[in-house]
Amino acid sequence: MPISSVPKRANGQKTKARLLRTTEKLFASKGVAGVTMRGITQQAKTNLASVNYHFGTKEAMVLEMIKSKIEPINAKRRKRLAEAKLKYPGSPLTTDEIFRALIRPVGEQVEKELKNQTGILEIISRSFTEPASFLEKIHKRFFGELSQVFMNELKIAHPYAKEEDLYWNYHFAVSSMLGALAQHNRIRDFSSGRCNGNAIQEMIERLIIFVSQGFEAGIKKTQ
Amino acid sequence: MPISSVPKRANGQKTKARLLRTTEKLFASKGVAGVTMRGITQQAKTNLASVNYHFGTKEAMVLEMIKSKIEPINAKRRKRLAEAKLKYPGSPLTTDEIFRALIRPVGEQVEKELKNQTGILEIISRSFTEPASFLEKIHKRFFGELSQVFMNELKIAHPYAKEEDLYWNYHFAVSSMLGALAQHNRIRDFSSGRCNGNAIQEMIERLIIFVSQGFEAGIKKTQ
DNA sequence: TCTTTTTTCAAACGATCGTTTAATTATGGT
DNA sequence: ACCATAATTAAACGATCGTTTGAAAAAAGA
Repeated sequence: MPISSVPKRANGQKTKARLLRTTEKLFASKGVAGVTMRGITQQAKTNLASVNYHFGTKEAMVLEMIKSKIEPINAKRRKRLAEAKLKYPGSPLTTDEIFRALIRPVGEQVEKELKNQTGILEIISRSFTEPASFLEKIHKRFFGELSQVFMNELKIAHPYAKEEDLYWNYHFAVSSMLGALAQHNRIRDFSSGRCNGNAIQEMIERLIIFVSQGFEAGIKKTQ
Repeated sequence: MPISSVPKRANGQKTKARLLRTTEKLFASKGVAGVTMRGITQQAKTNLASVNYHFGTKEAMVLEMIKSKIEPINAKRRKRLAEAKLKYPGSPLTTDEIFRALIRPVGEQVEKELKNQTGILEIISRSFTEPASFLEKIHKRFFGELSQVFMNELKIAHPYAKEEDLYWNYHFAVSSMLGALAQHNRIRDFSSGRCNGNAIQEMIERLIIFVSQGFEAGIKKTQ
């Protein structure tokens, strides 16, 4: 059973891709629980057993879908960080340059997906509202080493700050980013229509300011 | 079937309370999905049907449990806000005074529960990792009007700020608070043990600074 | 073409879930 | 003590879930 081997036939790949796309749509609108084997295979016009054939388990399929959405963003994050460092070689980055590299790629991905019905934002939202064990897998798999890279950069940018302060406030910054993105569609109701959660670019730029200044205030205690 | 009527017998109240306490423990450790009728009634040493008898549905029981945990905190929040206003009558509150009233009561509740195995922090965490429909119910029911109260205070404190800015950054502040509280146990791993997610008071005070300064930076654009 | 491998398919499996029913027991008011 | 009501109980119901099976169909290599 070539579940994890590289398929060599064409048709198998097509239904596999079709399953991933359908998973994305269903996950975005209803989360893991909403992704039922029967619902997915029906919408993807394939057989119930094809999910287990191509992915092993349902969870593996969902994780692969999430991976395909997040990894390009993470690659862009690293690239932006590297580019920013190249601009003024030798001198440390500013706080908001670092968080721009972390947050903007999300916004750009959202803009790219504007024509689609679903996108990364819904994936992030739904990922937040999942059983803890699932959420933990996502975090360790897709945020683990990336966080270390950004933490290192923050350490360089604030050489005299206490490590403890840096960790705490980076944790706040990431929690804020994820929380705000996950709940982006709540602001419309809450503000009685005054603010629009779909004005993504505006939200992203505001978020960068909020997070950067919160971060700096948190480490300024010492020094 | 007096499902929603006021019970008049003593024993019924006891199993009802026992069910609520057991729901709290199970929900805190495994979320709504982990709260199974059979698991709960077994641990509460009562019959499977007693949940439906006393609460109507499982979800109604969980929501009542959450209500019993959050409403005391919300009451304290209002009280603190009122007390702060009394201190310097006529003059507006500072940003961090407002957010102190919003955030500190959570920390104090956590401290009160230190002896228990579970508490409000786990409830909040688990509430975040729930199906969106459930999360929405919680938000509208327990955060709706409270948010309006705090928004009003922020408007008074920043009379020249654009309403739009206030809404956006309050939204960020609340998302940050909930996100940080929900993920409080992730910081230990992430910081390789340097920071302790259970040092609640420290986290709360740091969070107030982070959120207040992020908020102020976000509305300072105008003016 | 024949053979081998990959892919699809219908059907069933075993488990778990929340809810309902109907009978029984316990309780409190009169 | 009687009786209406509140509370508990065992058992079944109906639905849905992810996974497995074994055979048929499709595709690729020889």
